[in-house]
Amino acid sequence: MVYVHPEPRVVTPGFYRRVYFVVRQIPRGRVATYGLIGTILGSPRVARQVGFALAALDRLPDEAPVPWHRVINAKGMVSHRGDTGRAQRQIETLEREGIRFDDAGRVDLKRYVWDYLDVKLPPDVN
DNA sequence: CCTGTGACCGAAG
DNA sequence: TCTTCGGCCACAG
Repeated sequence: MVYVHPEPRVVTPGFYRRVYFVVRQIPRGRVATYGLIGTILGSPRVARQVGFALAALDRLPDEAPVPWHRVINAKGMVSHRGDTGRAQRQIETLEREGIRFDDAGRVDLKRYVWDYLDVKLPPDVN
């Protein structure tokens, strides 16, 4: 028996913009996971797409600043994307914002995850 | 129009 | 705790 996901597609054109719209609202001292951003946008299974959207920021220099460093993976770790130097800078930036990492380089998500109580959804999402 | 390129997540074994 | 696997597709050139 196969479970069929009930929700319609949410990763439609303009998805990257919607990701940035939400990520811009993550406050200093808090983090979000890729999956959480997807959940806020209507689907808990588009974490990978969220990662792609943030990676694309390198290619989109005209995009207003997005605090992408506040988005980490579900293990509570910075995704290094093969670039440990960048990851180290991301960790240092987060520490400057008050996030603490343990010896394994992990964040206590229970303590630091954004609760998104006052999140504003992008105009074209309900 | 077609293609290559990407920061992930959670269930199951 | 580890690995495997299916889910997910916009965007620039």
